Amino acid sequence: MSKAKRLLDILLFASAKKKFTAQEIADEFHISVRTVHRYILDLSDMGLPIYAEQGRNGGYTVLSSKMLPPILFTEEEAVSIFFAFQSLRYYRDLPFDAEIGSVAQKLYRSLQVEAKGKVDKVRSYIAFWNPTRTIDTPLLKDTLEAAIENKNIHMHYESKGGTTTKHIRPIGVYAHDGLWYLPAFDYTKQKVLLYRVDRILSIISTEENNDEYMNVEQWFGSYEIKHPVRLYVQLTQEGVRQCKSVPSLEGAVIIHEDGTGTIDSPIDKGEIAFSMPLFLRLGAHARVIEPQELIDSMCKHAEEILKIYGRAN
Amino acid sequence: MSKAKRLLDILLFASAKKKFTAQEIADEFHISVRTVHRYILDLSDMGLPIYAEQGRNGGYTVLSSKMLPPILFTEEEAVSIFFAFQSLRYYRDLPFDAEIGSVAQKLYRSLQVEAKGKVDKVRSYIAFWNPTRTIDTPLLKDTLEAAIENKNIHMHYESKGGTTTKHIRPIGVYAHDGLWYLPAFDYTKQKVLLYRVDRILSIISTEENNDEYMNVEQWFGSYEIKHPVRLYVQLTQEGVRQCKSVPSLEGAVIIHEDGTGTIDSPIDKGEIAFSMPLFLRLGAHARVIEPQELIDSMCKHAEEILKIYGRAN
DNA sequence: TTTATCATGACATTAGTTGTCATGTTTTAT
DNA sequence: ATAAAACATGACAACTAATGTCATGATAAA
Repeated sequence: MSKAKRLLDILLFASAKKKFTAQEIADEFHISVRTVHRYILDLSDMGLPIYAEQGRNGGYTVLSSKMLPPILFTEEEAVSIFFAFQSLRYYRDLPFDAEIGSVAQKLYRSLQVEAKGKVDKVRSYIAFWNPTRTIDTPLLKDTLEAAIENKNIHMHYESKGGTTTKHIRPIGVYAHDGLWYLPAFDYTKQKVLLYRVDRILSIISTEENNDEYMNVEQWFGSYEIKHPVRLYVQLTQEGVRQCKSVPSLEGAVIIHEDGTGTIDSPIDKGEIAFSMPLFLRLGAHARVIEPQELIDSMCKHAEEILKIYGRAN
Repeated sequence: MSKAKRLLDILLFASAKKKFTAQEIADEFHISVRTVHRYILDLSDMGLPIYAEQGRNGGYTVLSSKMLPPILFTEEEAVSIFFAFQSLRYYRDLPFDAEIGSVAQKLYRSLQVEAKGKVDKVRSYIAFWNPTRTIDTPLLKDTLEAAIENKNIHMHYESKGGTTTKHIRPIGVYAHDGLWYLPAFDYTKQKVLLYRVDRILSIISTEENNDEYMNVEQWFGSYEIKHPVRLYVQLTQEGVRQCKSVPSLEGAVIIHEDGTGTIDSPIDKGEIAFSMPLFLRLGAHARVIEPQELIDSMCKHAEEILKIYGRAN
């Protein structure tokens, strides 16, 4: 077996095991201890952060996290990674911030001048715009971690009525329009609710779960309706355009040949309050026919507005 | 010099030069032609797509694009790349689609089982939501290319009034809410306008530019208030909470000791229409005092609502 | 037909790698 | 204090791999 292959095997073995002695490697790969020392010198020269402890109970320790075998990328592939990173640029808080920085550095350094120019151009001529929030989301990383590790959360949360304590089972975390959201099952209210990660004031504790639960992708796909009511709306072209931008309605918009549209879809009763502002904004661009409750709510709101500004009838 | 280093040098030389003879490499690196043949066999075994043409004027040709030297990533760094890719998932049309796929494959294959699990989790528990557009953007790649290469564009464009021909100088391309936009200087109208890439019907021709122009980042930064009007609003606690969630107002909200708040800030006249729906939604939680135009617009809207639903006074 | 290429094999020479042994040093358990 | 378990390093012979030289063949274009 070639030296390169052997070095690679040892690199993988070492970075997986973290702490080991030269003898262990020698036994594992059937080579002499002297050779192991030489190999480790080579790996160290190649940049693997490894250090040795002398004496009894000593041995080698790999500092960094696990390494992948070296990977060959084409220039275009490198550019595509920078392109993807570009899409994260307008987020204020990001997990993997440090890692993304170091990947970018490693790649950029290996590029030839010409390709560096291309990356610079991608960086300055392509953007993924988000509202640049000044809202801090300090608990994003912790929340993500809990979601990924399938852990329940006890947390302090800033609700409409002030600070409350919640006990939830996260489904996942998603970003939209520069904000991070946390769909989760609320044990108190016994249903899935949507939280905003920036409104989480503190995570009190987490607890493991042994069974599998829904993930965000499934959640996006399986919107559960407990108290169905029929939402029936006629839309102008502009109405169609705007409803298409609303996650919960997007799939329900039926577009006619002339560009106008209709929504005729069961929604949960709880969603009425949520969709009211949208139809309020749309005004004549959306004519709600059902449910009556939505119409009443809109009219009440409109009357309130007129009253405040002294135009009440 | 070690064989590995030499092979790497040749890999870089070869993938930069694309076409060459064994003699050229031999001269360049002061090695024998026989060794070059052996090296090329090695590179070919390593997966470099290279082929030879026999006979006079023959030589080697590297098929793929330029290669980067092998890069060592940590597992966490690999995960961060998948995280970034995740943010592109809800876009329908993407440049670098193929490259992103092959990067993902290369990385995923090199991961150990445990890390594969982590990537799978990032993929299923984290999302960057966009309205999943059903609109096709076939010319995205071409438009991007022209923007990156600082080229002017003559194009057929689908405007409100039908198909028109435009002559523009692109500033860049950006994505927002699942759609791609092209801010560009319009030579006919002599000002910067915003185009939608999905409405570009065809690119007729492009022309080089030798001077530098604005890029998207600069353009985002150069937002100026042309017609300032005073926005003066009193907010309840709930009003404060909601205004804090709106990017454009966020910084302008002054919070009082009792939790209520005030907005008193100059905004552009054009923004009135934009902020109307917000204050409409807030109802009694926001009392707009200035500008009158905003109040009128809100009342008009409210009256429209009542009229549509048959509650007009 | 000649020339410029790649392709491959044989073989001596050179360079690099490995194992063995020796000698040190450092740390910890006994 | 001593022994044991670890790393560190050097010397050198034995082994293995890489290289250059030469030879032969194939292919395609001038």
